[in-house]
Amino acid sequence: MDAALKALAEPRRREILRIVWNRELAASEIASHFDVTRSAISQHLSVLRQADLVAERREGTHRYYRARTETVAELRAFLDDYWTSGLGRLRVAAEAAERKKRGR
Amino acid sequence: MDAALKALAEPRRREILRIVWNRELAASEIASHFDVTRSAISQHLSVLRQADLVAERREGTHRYYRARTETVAELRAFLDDYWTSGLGRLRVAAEAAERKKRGR
DNA sequence: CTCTTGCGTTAGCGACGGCTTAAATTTGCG
DNA sequence: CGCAAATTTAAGCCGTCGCTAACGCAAGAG
Repeated sequence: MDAALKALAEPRRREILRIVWNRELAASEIASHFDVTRSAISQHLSVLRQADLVAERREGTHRYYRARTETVAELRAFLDDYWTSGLGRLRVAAEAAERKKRGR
Repeated sequence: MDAALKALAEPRRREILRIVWNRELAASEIASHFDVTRSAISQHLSVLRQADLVAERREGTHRYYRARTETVAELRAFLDDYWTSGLGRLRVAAEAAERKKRGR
């Protein structure tokens, strides 16, 4: 989840994700949408893949990418529950107490 | 929205936001939850404020902060609609055509 | 008005991130 | 095998980021 948020913090990666949201495209096809090098796009794809935001399918020399919409759904759930959850609040309180206990 | 995502990409800022999610706290009280300098927390608060993720209320020498839950709600809506919206897809296609047209 | 308290702000440092260029890797083809 | 195509990986540049230390500033206390 940490990786997904960090990945989406970059505008270009969001754009890439949107491009492959409902269709599968090869790396070079994705790169053709931008004015940066294919290498740069490849690195962005690597980040997106490590965050499970895209899936990669290899076919010959091509590598096709598509968005993993489930991960974005999980992120949505995270935004829904993370702060509002009672467990989360309890954990925060516990950590604060712990920190106070061991001096500061 | 860009600023909000970027702000939330930092774990410590998420923690801060969670701490002031349902209660209003002064800057120093927030800082006491962490092992970093108050200056660092102040800077984080500044980022959160510029992203409209927290609201600031001044009272004497104190500055109280609380989370602006509506902004997180907006972010949720963004995650819901941004990629799946037909308008978004059309825009992407238009941009691609435009780029192809003016060479590259 | 001075002193203290509570925070913000600035300068500077080390780490990280995105980009480019160049080299490496993988796959297909003759 | 030898070569070309698609893409990743490596090295290096430069801007940004989070942090600390030091200073600056507003507001109450005396």
